[in-house]
Amino acid sequence: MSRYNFKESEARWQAAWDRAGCFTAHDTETDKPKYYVLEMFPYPSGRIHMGHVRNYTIGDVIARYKRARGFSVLHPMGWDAFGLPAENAAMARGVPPADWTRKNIDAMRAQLKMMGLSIDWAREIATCDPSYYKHQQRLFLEFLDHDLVYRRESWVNWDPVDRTVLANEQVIEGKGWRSGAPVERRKLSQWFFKITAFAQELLQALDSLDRWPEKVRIMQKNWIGRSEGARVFFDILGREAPLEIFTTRPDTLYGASFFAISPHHPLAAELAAGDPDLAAFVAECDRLGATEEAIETAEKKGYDTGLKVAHPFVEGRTMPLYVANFVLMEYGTGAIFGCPAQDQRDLDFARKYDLDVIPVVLPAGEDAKDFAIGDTAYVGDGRIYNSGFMDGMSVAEAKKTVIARLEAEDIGTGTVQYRLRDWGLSRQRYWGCPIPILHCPACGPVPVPKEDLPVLLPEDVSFDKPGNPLDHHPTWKNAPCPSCGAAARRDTDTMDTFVDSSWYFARFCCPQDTEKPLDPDLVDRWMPVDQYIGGIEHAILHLLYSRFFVRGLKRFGYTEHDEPFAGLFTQGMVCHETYRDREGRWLLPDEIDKQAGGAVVHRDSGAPVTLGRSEKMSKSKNNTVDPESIIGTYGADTARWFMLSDSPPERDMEWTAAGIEGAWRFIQRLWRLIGDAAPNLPPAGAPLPETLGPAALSLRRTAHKAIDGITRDIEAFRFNRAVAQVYELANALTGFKAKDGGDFWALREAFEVLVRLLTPMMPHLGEEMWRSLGHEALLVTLSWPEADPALIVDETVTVAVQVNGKLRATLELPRDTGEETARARALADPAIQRLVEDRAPRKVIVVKNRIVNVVV
RNA sequence: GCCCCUGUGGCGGAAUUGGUAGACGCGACAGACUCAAAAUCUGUUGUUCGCAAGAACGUGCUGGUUCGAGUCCGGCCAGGGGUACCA
Repeated sequence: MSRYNFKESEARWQAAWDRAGCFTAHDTETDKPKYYVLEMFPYPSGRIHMGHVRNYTIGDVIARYKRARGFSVLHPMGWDAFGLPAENAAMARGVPPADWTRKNIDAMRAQLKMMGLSIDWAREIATCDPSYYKHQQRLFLEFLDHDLVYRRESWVNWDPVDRTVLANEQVIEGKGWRSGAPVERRKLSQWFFKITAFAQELLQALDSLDRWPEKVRIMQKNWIGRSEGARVFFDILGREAPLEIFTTRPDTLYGASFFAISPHHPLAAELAAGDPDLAAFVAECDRLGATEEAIETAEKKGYDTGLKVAHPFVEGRTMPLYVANFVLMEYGTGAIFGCPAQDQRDLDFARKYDLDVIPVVLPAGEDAKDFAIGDTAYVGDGRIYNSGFMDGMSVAEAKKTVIARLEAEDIGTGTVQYRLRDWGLSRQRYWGCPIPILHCPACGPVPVPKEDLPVLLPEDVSFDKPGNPLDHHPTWKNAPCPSCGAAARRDTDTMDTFVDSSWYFARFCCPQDTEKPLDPDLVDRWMPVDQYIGGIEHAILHLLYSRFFVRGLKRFGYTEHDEPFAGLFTQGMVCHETYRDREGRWLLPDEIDKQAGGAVVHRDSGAPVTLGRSEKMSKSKNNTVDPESIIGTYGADTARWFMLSDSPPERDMEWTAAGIEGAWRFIQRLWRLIGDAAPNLPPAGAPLPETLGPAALSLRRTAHKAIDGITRDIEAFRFNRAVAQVYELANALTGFKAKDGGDFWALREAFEVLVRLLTPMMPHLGEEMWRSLGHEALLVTLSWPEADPALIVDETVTVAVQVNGKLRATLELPRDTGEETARARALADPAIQRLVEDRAPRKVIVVKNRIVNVVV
């Protein structure tokens, strides 16, 4: 028996599938239910990594399984091809981003094809292709037409040396990653999608996404962050304009002891103009960085403006107004009042600046006379006191009452506030979809007429000068105003790449349509995506933006659906041990050698190597394993099989050399098993013999239980368990000694079941084994096996017998034995009698087919 | 900081969703085959005590609910993801 030759076999079956057009998605195949499987499309970084292998293996199992279940399947692939890395490569190596990207796409397509994925490659799209982004520009204009895009000023990280805007990840400890110069904050006019217009809808519809992980829905819910509260106007002594604040705790208004505004509040800017110390404080806040994380983890600091705010309900009471580093301009009104007794952050601030702490909520069971706040604010419910007209009310009552009072006096209103902010889409970058807008000195921003699209991204650009190449391109930005004909200039910003990925899934339904972005008939033929698969890191932004975008598409008449993804699965990361040499350099897994005694050394030098814990595969830790080299050494099926083994797909998995070798050995074992058995089997399609011996019957039970179990496991994304059951069936086949015709019949049945169950996971080996069993048809075209219900339940069950909750014996009982009989059998068991002795059981709990617990 | 998730043998993990903890795989050990090795096959393998029968302990820590907790509840600890310009 020769070894399984995966190289020859994998290429041959891939060609056979291709010839037969097995994976073409048919727009007109409407006699079958449709099923749209989609994995998040890759960024074309140059080579696929193990995360891709995991992602696309999972999706391919689902796609192949659903085809076998009789669905008309759409399983496409494309490229998230715009983005920063192409520009970084251009600057580092002088390669034009377009060339770099296209070369990467070609390389990665070839690698993905090696995996034997059941993809309809005719639908391939790349977001950097004008045939894609042309339609995206049109969609942008439709968002604009429907008042879902607007322009306003907002802040960016500015690198004064590179004269460029920096992404948050490019700001390291307040400095530009390339220049090392301290980053400044600048205000630029930018375009925004009005996602907040859908805040309530996006929140509410989460409840309908019952095939999404609960955790993702919770994260989105928290991100949208609906809160009910009040906007209140306060008078600032000696100033005309009142201060507007937002609070979720208007019931604690009597406990207010200070006010704080954001460093970016217009009032802060006005005051800073005449106050150098305040200007310095604002500058210090800016140096913190723009991320929420930096702001929230920084020490809370304030600057007393000297202004006093009047309390609306307490005659003569005034409170200081601070500029504070923890107040966000983007949330609410950029101004708050502080009630230290009932809010921990306010309390910390009050203690630091020695401000009053006036408790206004009395916890149940406390006495108003001696209840005091120490270092912990009281944020729970209770009775309102020290609060004039609200005294004696619950928190909820007080909120209602005070809002009514504020509204009656015309100094505030009850409002709903969302944490969600509008989606800024302008990027001061070259390698992205151009924003189809012209800026005319007379007419202002004017949309490029739809018939003039696409606005092509010029490819003759240079990265020699700092700044955005579009900005200093000699001719590109000059164009006449479509409205008045005057000389205008193009918007030199490009779109956030999240825009590209917010509708690609719909474009896969009609990728060849040159006329319009989307064909409503085809979109509704395939949408929504029935199963979307990708990393948990996209749980909020990408998925929320896509949900927003599809709501826009619905408004413009492109689809009837609100939601892009009916089912979502979030896979875990691929991790690997890390290795460092004595100098602390990270070593590749290929560079080390594990010796028998457990020592780890450098393969070439023999120098000792420190073994680090397992971490996500990354270039920076050098703990990557190259999929192409794995597939070249062991084959695609081995890589796919190991990806699905062991770790549940939603959890992080650990890539190990031992694991991939184990998968390789199993494939060889299957190959030997079928090679040894096949010549002795009855011909394919032989009828079921009239009588079967106990061995044959038992093997049939094992096989049919495997069908039942593996089917459920694939449906539930428990691939690791499906793999375990394939092992169990293979083990049963290994140990089976056929003696008569019935045994051989059962053996053929079990082999056929095994092959058909493993083929979504190892499709090439599946086809090869299917042929060994004497079949001509492509396995990939066959339907999924059905389990015989009579063969999947056992006649007897093992029931555990406990005494006081501890296992003391087991009983073999006929399935569904009655409670009385089970109890009697348990009490009659010698081991139980010995333990119970002559004590009368106080209680006997019987759970049918499971357990008898004797309590003495 | 905030939001979300995860934690079970030497290792990856399983546990019918509150009912026999450790399926299956890896590793290790022992045996068979071999001149030998590799490959393969068979067996053992949570820890401790015991010749054995068996017993005690055991699901990050800690407290609780229950006849019964890996599973439910409270409080911690550790690791990971997100934190709005990485994708």
